[in-house]
Amino acid sequence: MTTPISSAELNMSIEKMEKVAFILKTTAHPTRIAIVQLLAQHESLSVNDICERLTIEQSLASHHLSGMKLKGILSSTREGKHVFYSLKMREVVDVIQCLAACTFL
Amino acid sequence: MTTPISSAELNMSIEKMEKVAFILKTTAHPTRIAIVQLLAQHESLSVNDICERLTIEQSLASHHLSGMKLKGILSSTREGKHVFYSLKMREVVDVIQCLAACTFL
DNA sequence: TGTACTTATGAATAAATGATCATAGATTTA
DNA sequence: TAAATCTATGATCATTTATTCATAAGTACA
Repeated sequence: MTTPISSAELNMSIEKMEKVAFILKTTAHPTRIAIVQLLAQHESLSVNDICERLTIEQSLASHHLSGMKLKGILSSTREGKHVFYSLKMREVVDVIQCLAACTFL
Repeated sequence: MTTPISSAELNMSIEKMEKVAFILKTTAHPTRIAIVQLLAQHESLSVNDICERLTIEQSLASHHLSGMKLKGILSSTREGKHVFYSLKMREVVDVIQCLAACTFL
């Protein structure tokens, strides 16, 4: 299942490593993974939706969501009282699925 | 390029999310990403090899390496004075490559 | 055994992160 | 405008993480 990697692909600049690390770090949290999973199957959800589905506090959800938005993983649009978040960087879904598929985890 | 995900695959237990987060967190560091990249193309390298290639201090390398070993990403064998580390969880290479392939990064 | 070389470990410190609380801001509707 | 609802923000505290330094531990070989 492990994709063969060409040596060309493996050359990565320091800058790129920092960017990759940045995205990994932004994703590396159970709640944030749950948020990504939700948004992978829902196109967009309000903050309240997410709070209820994950049974977490509004403030905590908002902190996670705005952080992920700031870092480019999510986007948001306001519709009246509600703010709807959606996935912007869909690649993080693949990253999560890749590890989730590991049988040994 | 983004793989379509079946809804079945998206159902993930809290426990699994924690495990995935754990691996992501363990990988989410420029130096550790560099180490994974090195070991993706070298089968195994001694601590000194890694220090020199990445121009980092021995102690720092050792901390990163033993941490990644403890968390199941690397393995190591001693041969005389040297300790050789190698990739155990090769999936992390795919994870890194997945993000590295993002043109917007 | 003593020395050189390689790696590991623990302490200490600084910095980043996560959770909670209180409250502010935005929007709708009565 | 006032009240209700939804979301964002800032402060604070506890925890975790990253780095450095000093030194211990393992190995080979003179």
